[in-house]
Amino acid sequence: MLKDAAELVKSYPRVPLTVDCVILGFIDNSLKVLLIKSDLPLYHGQLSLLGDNVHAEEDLDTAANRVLKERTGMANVYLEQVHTFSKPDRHPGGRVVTTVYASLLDTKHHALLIHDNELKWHSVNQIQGMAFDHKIILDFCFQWLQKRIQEHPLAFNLLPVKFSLRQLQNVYEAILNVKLDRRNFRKKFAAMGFLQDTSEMETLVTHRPGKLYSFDFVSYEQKKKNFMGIDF
Amino acid sequence: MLKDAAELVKSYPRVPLTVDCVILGFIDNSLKVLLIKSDLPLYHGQLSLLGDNVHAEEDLDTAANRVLKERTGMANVYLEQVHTFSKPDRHPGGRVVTTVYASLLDTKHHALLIHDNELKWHSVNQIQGMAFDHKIILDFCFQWLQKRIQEHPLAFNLLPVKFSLRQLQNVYEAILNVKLDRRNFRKKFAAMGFLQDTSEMETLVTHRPGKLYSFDFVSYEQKKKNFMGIDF
DNA sequence: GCAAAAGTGTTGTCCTTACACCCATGC
DNA sequence: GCATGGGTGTAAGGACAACACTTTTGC
Repeated sequence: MLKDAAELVKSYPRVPLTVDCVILGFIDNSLKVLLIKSDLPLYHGQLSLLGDNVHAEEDLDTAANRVLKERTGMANVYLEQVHTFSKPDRHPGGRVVTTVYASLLDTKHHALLIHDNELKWHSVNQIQGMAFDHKIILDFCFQWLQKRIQEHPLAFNLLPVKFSLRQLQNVYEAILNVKLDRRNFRKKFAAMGFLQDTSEMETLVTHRPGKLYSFDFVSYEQKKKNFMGIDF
Repeated sequence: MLKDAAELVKSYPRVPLTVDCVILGFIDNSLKVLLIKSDLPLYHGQLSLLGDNVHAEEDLDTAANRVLKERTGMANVYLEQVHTFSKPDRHPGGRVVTTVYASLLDTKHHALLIHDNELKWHSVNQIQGMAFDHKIILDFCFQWLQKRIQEHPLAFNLLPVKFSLRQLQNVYEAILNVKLDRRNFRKKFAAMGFLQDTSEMETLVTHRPGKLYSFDFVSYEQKKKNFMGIDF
């Protein structure tokens, strides 16, 4: 019976699979994405997401983590599957289906260890052309992030373990493109109860230093709600 | 240069791709899913999602729509990509990567035209074993639906074009597994302003008939908000 | 007239918003 | 001492939750 199953699978057309990582970080109060110059002569000089083909017996999560490691040297980074893109003409070399992962990381904590293909941070809102359909993918991920960051504590993956409330607010303001009231923002997060006071302060600032907090993931996991109400 | 790209793609391992459709409907105040008996002898008698391999130059959305049409006879159904599953051992016949789509439809309006493989509706919360990793996939889609229905007007895809407020409330109560106050529910939807009074009434009910409403998708698209607030 | 569900309003509570003053630090 | 941003409280308005009675229909 296993043979039946194997026969069946053998009859299926086979498709080259890739993963692409949209690696987001936060520098100078703006959202950045790690991009390389494309390997392909066809896209010479154009910017490209960090991607690679999926190995023979590798699952997609593993492949995404591997790509991240190979391209940047970073490990232990927050990664989430976003969407699979499959337009038959999205790759000039023939049909390639790609599953896209978003990676959010603290640029201070995870230093770039590799600089092949001119790997660099680019401001998300200033990117013009990109290779393949990567601009479409990037835009998709940005919208995904805007939605996701409002309902999930993703912002903390973009910040150091210890951060000030101002840094946190900067993340939300930059990503959601809104201005928030500093006092209400503070109250909101205080009420949630997920911020731990580290009893440390900012240093190297030219004004009154703020307290540094850390996010209590454990208590978040325990307290997070289920039914939130119908709202659209 | 196109040759370079084609050479590159040629070097990638190739993987059989499938789509699986989690086709959800609402009957007798409970959420149902359309399942078949598996084709594979190995899974003889076990329930399976509606899936098929992806054709050579077909994109995934197209494949999902095709599967739906082939298996049920239905077209023009709400379909959304949910996730791609890729564990190397998820299929007994060897590696198969599957992209899962959720389909929400009105069981009254879309009659089943095909009954191959004992295609039937099953109550989502009473399903025991399934072929492959399909139970995991179904659970994933159910959680996806619970979240998604609270922030997107998906419920209307499960109902006839004209529906009573009671029917609408039943959808939310069944899917979210909560009891809602009838008066507050009514007020909430009245305040949204997306329900159009059709000036028709329920018929064939053994009690006072309720008004029938339709959902105004156009005004929803115009009015839907962007920034909703940070809430997790 | 009885059963069953539709339709309707009010009140209290909580959450959200708007807004202004003093404080700590670097220069 | 001045510039910069940190830290705090309060009042008004809006959203949400809790709750009971009357109405319409089928039988």
